[in-house]
Amino acid sequence: MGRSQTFETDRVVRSAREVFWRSGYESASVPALEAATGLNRSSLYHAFGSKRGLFDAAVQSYLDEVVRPRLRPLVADDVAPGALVDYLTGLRAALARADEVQGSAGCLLVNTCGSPLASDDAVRQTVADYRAELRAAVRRGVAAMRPDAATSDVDRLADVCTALVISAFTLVRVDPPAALQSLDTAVAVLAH
Amino acid sequence: MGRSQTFETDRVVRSAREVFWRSGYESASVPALEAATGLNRSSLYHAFGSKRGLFDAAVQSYLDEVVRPRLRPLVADDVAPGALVDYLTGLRAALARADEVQGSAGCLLVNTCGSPLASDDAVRQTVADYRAELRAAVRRGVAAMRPDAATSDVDRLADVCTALVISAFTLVRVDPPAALQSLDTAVAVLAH
DNA sequence: CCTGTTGTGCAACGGTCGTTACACAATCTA
DNA sequence: TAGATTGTGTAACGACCGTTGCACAACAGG
Repeated sequence: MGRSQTFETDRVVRSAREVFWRSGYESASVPALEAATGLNRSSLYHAFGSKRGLFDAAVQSYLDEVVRPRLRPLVADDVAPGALVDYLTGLRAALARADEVQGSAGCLLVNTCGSPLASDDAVRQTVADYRAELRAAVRRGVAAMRPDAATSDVDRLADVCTALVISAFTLVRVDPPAALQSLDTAVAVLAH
Repeated sequence: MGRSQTFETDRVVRSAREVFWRSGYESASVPALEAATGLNRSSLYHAFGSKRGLFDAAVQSYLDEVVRPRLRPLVADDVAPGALVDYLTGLRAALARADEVQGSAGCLLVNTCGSPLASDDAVRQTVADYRAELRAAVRRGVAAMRPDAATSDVDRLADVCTALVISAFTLVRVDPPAALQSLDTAVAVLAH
């Protein structure tokens, strides 16, 4: 079968993900990706085909290792009443850490919304799916918190909460206090 | 005094603004700016110093000609009770028009949040100020609608409304129905 | 061991980026 | 009108972009 590769794909994708996350797709240069992954362009292109291919792998990795683990308690078979507030406070803590990726760069997928890459149909679909997944998870959290609420109220609360989360992701790079405030408001709305 | 310029600065800035709005700062190429404005690079650089200088002028133009006219009823001396709902429905109508800039590109400033330009302190400040201006206007709208509400409730409603608007701007490029839904939710929250 | 296949390193590709130098045209003041 | 000053056009700059070809190294199967 020939020579076997000397690197772990997951580790490489994770490193590249960090670069895309911080810089955005367009501004993540191939030299920067080489430096972060420790691989030569030759190996990157051989393994992922193109910069875009590496980005797609990074997005999948982001969904699997960053987004979904945090949403897990909200998509479990039975959702705890406080699961949504836990999610919001956990996210708040993550966004407050300016030294970590999430705190300084927000959300990889939300960031691509304003990028030229948002013209790509596949990327659009991915981000739209991500939003729907987030919205569905939040809705389950609301329902668990308010078992007796009317469906329309649950939906409205879910929409509000989801928007507050997306707004926090959007703002965190530019106005961190406003982003945290957004999540605090989500908790306040739920407590009310 | 020397030769006088043959173009109207406002018109040129407006054309450039459209390009930055649609493409984002990084992907708005100088040739594209030349084509849109009808000016040679030489004239652009002479008048604005750099691509960044032209962008700054475009942002000011955006604030003065796009953002503030729409917010005007909310920052007037006396605010009508329905001013905020009018703002939201007007914005909804604008975002629904996919053939217009606003409908297909959202908000010039929100779009820069995810861009590498968001690392620039001046840009960060501009966007943060914009958000604060929007938030203050929305708050006045809420207060006019609910004259007897407690301050904390007005603040919370303002935060929710502002986040729903920002979320709509963020999403409109990727998931237009979700963006419109976000604004509908804002109206619903206020009606409740 | 030999052969075929696959991963890695080096170097260069054509293209585009934002910016600038310089010559010329045009319009001001004196 | 003379001269200084300012706007416009042409052409090129060096730097960087993502991508590719090619030679070589390493491991698979027989």
